[in-house]
Amino acid sequence: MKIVAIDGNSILNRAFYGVGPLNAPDGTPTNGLYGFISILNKLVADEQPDGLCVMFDVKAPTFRHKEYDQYKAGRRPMPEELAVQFPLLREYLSLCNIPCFSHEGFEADDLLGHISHLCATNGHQCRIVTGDRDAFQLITESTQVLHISSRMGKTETTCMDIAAIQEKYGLTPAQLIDLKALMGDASDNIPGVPGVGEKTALDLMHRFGDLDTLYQEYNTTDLKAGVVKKLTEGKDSAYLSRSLARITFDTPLVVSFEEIRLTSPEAQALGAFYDRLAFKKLRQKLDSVIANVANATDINSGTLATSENAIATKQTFALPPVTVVNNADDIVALENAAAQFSGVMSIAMLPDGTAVGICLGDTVFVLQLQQDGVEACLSRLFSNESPKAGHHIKQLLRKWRVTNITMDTALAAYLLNPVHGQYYLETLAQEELGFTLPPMPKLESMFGMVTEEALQILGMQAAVIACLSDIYTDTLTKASLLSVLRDIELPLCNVLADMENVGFRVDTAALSAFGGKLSQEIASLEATIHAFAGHAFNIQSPKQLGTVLFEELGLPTAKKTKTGFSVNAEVLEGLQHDIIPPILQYRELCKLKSTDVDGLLAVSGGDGRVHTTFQMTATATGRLSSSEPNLQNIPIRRASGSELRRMFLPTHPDWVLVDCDYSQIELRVLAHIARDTNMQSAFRIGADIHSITASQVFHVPLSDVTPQMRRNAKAVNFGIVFGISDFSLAQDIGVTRAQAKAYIQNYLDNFAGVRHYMEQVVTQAKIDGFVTTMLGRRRFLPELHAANHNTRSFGERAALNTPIQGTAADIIKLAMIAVHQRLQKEGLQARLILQVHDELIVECPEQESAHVLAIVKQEMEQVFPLNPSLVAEGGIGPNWLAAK
DNA sequence: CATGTCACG
DNA sequence: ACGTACGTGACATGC
Repeated sequence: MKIVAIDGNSILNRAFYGVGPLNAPDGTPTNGLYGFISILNKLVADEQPDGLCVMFDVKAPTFRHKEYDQYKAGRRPMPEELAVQFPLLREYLSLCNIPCFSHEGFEADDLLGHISHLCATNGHQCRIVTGDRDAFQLITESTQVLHISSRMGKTETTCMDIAAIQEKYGLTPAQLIDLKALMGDASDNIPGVPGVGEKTALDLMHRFGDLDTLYQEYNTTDLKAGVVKKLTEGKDSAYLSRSLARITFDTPLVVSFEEIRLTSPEAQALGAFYDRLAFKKLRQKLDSVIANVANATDINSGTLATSENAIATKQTFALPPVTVVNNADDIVALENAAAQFSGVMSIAMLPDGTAVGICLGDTVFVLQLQQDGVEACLSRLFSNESPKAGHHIKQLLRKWRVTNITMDTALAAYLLNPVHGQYYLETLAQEELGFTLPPMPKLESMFGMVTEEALQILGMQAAVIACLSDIYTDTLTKASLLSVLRDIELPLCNVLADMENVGFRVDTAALSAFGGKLSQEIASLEATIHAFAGHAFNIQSPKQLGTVLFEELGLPTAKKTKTGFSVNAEVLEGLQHDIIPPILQYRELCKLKSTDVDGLLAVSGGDGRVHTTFQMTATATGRLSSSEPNLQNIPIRRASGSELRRMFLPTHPDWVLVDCDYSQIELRVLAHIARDTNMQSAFRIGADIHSITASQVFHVPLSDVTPQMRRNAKAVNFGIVFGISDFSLAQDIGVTRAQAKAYIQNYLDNFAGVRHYMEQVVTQAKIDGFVTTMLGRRRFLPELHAANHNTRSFGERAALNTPIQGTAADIIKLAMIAVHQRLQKEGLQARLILQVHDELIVECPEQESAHVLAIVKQEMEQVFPLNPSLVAEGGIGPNWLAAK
């Protein structure tokens, strides 16, 4: 048998801090319970255990408190919001027929130890599920710990076995007890040996193996005097700590394997429970399970699958009938159905665009383009009055004009949680509908033929989109995100589809020539570097380069990475040797050659143009990203790189590029959001903002601001937007940490509104669990409740930065929509071809250019009123470099 | 497939 | 005691 035993307190605790706010209709917090259920369902699906039980702590003091009255002293009391979820969890587990155990005088850990021991003596496999590392000591050949952690808001499960412990600590599981006896545990208030931390404790354990040997031998070795003293004074504490840290197997608990055997939940009562707590998704899933149980009994002659989740993944979706359009009559039938249909027309398309699935309520049609009459039919349908939904609808828009789009399920899922990164229809169907959508077979394996299977799946996709469309309209409305979808993202799809289709012309001949020149320079630099080293080696390999620099040439090492010494540009610049400058240049040129020159040539089609793809669901803040090729990171800062920009050209010889970028949009947004009157008036003066900042924080007249002062002020301005730390600022501008701290203090004294904003936004984010931009886009920040200091700090910086970066992203998206519309309305040939976060690039005939620049500038500045107002500046030129 | 490095805003 | 700014994508190396 395989038994899974869960540490109920630990997992509910993890779930509570890992899941954003969630409440039952009566206000009872339910986030922890919801997270617990998610973890449990995943666990059952992944592990497929035969038996399952949950262990809880009891409030009463344990044998450890009797031994040491300070045990777990100083712990913050459990928040009320969490405490009320324990009875709910027990109720849930009871409805699922999952037994719970607890025993006065013992902790959940001890009960877990007990069951793992019981499993071992009966020849069963045991999996302990906990978020607590203390349980690692229980690991044996037959017991593994599934460690649940949350990183960046995602729960991760790591299976720890003997080998994993060896790798992580270099110790056996049993040795972890003595390790803790030495280093203690702040969270349990186990003292350990005062003054001995993790490093020293690990070192001692590696040398002596266990506590007893250590105390027998430590006086006779060459340990540092300080450590010996600490060990002597801390001996009693160490032994006390060991007995506190050791999990006992010896609890008077009686468990039979029969009673923990996994069975079906009490479906009816569980459904009512979900309704009471408004767990809609779980309720839907349960309903489909119940529907399926009837089928399952037929097939399996009464043998039911065990958990909710296990059954749910086996059920079949109630799919509307799919008609694969074969002839003119089918097309007529489709057009008639569409004419009578008043709901949302849901559209799915194969990646190569050769077939389309259309869901009209309870019927689905699938059409292949090669068939007569289909193109014309689709063209009519897509441009009719009906509201329409799709998934990544921009792909459809690259091929078709589509009117009245009201939903894109990928964009909806992204807006609801923009940190996921991947929004596959299959995943959404599983999560939202409990429906397993079969994956679309790869097109290349289909030899250009569309198989019947692919067509059926395409029809299913359209049906899934229809169902998700309803759900998301509702969910987005509740999260106040529907307007972000309808007013920003959906209109932007049209703009981006046009931009991608137009592409950007590149001078491929000049690019090739440039590549050749680079190759020559690279070869010459390579020879120089190898001569300095005395032998040939791969300069691109950080490992080999490290060996040459730090071992063979004996240069001083500065920073380490996980795998060796860091050899990045920053480190290299700090080294004094003639080999260094050529290495830096070699790197720069290689990067340029492989990523940009070769990369661009590789993706430029026969038309001498590159067609980037804008990713609308890639960033946590609402920005776009660009890929294949990424045109948002084409070099500009160095001379060698900006050469490249000369090779980006307008489509026709008598056309030009118009380039317009926002001036300091993020700082302006900050000044606005923070309502910092001082910063607002600084912008109103209209002079250079960094100089004004310098003048104010260094208390000198504007005319006396030195370039150095301006540079530092600029760094602080940037730092503020990112969520500054004195350490990083110090490193950035090369002053001491104390000085950096003083700069920041001074800055925030001067810009009181900014200080207030920084405090307020983090506080509010901790309450809400998310931050929003001015236009309502949101980002959840579960990191804010992380126990880990670094993770939490990251959350705080993201809470500061996201409203600023995200608002700027919203604004330029609105500007793109406005510019696109205006250019069309005025009947100009000008067209948008690129966006680089705060910059728009348009190409147009030379005669139009002055007017076009004026239009673009005006639309960018006036699309969103801000105090201080937005300012955009632009240029016109025969290539990208000249236009900027 | 993870890691290091480096390009951009 | 820790580790250090926000947000991306592409490439080369090496397991």
